[in-house]
Amino acid sequence: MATMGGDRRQMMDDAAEDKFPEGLRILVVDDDRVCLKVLEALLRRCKYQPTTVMDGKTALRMLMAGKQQFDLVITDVRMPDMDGFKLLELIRLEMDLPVIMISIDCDKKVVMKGIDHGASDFMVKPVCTHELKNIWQHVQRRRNPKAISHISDHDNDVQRVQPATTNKSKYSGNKRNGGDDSSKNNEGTHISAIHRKPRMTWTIALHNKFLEAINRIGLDRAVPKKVLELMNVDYLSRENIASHLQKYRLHLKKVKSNPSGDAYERWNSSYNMNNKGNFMHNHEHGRWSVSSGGTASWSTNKYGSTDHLAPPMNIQSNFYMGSYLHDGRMPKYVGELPSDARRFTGFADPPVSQYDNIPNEIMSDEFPSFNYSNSRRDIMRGKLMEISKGKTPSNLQSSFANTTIGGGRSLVASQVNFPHSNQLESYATSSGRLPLQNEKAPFISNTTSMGCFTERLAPFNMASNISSVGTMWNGSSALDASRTSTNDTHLVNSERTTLMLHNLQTDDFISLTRLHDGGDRASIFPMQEGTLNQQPLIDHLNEINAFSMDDMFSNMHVEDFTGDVAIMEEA
DNA sequence: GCTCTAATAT
DNA sequence: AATATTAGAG
Repeated sequence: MATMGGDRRQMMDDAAEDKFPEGLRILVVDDDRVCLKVLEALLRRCKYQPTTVMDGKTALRMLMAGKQQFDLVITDVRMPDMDGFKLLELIRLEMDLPVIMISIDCDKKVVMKGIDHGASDFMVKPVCTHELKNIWQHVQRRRNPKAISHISDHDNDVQRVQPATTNKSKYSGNKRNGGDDSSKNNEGTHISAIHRKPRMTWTIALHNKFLEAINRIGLDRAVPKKVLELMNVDYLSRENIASHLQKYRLHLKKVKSNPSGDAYERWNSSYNMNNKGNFMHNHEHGRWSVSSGGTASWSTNKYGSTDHLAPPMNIQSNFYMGSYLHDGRMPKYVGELPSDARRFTGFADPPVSQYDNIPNEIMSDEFPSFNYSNSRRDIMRGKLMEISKGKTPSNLQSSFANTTIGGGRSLVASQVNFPHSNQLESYATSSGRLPLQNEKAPFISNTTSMGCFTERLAPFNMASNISSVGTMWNGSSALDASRTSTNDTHLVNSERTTLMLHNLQTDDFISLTRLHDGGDRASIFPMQEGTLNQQPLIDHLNEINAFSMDDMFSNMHVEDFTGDVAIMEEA
């Protein structure tokens, strides 16, 4: 099929062919206008082709939009909004592009941090022509992987397996940005921002589906291929399943070795061990109990950790309610919550995905059909995956195809726009600190998780809408004595919950959240049952203030966040 | 040549 | 930590 998923990232001007490194397209990011100008001039002097922007967000937008191709990025470290490290991280996640950091700060730690995070180079201001002259080497290096493996080859620790033959994996099909092309890109070609393959995200819904498949097949006989078939989610690959299965088995093993783990541990032996202290209604016990927040349990069933999974009696789907508000108005829309653990560094953290940081306009730019509707997002995810796999995106409708597993329709709660004040509240992280490098959460937050719906699914039928109960949570749990700080206490009170739910059910909720694909299936029943503890707002604010809210939210006011969350991002 | 899975990379 | 890739073996 001649689809060329690969062709997308094509070509660059043949014009520059011979003159490399002349004309190397460099994106320069610095909030300091003067520095920016100076850098620009210097780069020009070196015959490069600089493009300057004053903030990371814009830089990212440009990179992601792909309207312009770049070969290298030079970014200042200290910048409001999104600092160089965050930018670096996001770039690294999404594309293969050398990033050079510059800073006035020559503190070893800072430099180290930059390098450790993948910066190709770190320069101290003021930068001079001399230093810029050879930055093309970083571009060249990417083009020639051997250059790197050579270096490591010197170590007799022949551990690293990065032989030049790498490009010939059996999976050549979905190979990361077609490593073999590199050989043909030879001389004089721009490397340009080559997007990485999108990462798939195991949402709780997907995980549940995965579990369902495993249960049907039987843990022993469950192999990637079978699971894949059963799950019937078009954008998943066997490799995706294999990876997840590996992780799952590892988890089971762990649980098995520690069968006496306390309830807390059990519940949290899930996707995200970081989420603590969230409430979840546990039907099993008929009352509110602590559970891992925003994450799904690995279905450690009530039969304990056995070699074979018993029917999933405790599968829980969690949905959250995102937030950002609009004059205290109600949800502009609701959508499914990418309840994926990685998106939450803590219960109240905004869901973070590589693309969460990218303004919707970018998505819109790239994908005309992209809009805020939740289902739409899921579809886009599928499309992106397909594209990344070199497939011709199937028609959107296919994304809604029912799976063989369940047919029930359901309502999925999720992202809601919240009143402004909530932004702050919801930003406290369970760890009481700002999202760090690894927690990609620069200016993100189109959405903030405000609470969660939990749902219990009937055994063997994840698609059915049985006994589902939703509630907002408040992270402060009396049951969770292990929590170390109060930072994970979130501002979600029952009144709001009520209000939200009310609106959800009377507004666009239904029409917007009906999912038929591998998406989450759940019906929501607003319940006041758990009037979780309510810590005074002021407490929360105080805690939050300690985190330098400016950094975290400076962006939130820039535009109207939609609360949409892209799950996958393209490569 | 395809699949699985442990090991490793990112 | 979560996913992706690779290496080897079947």
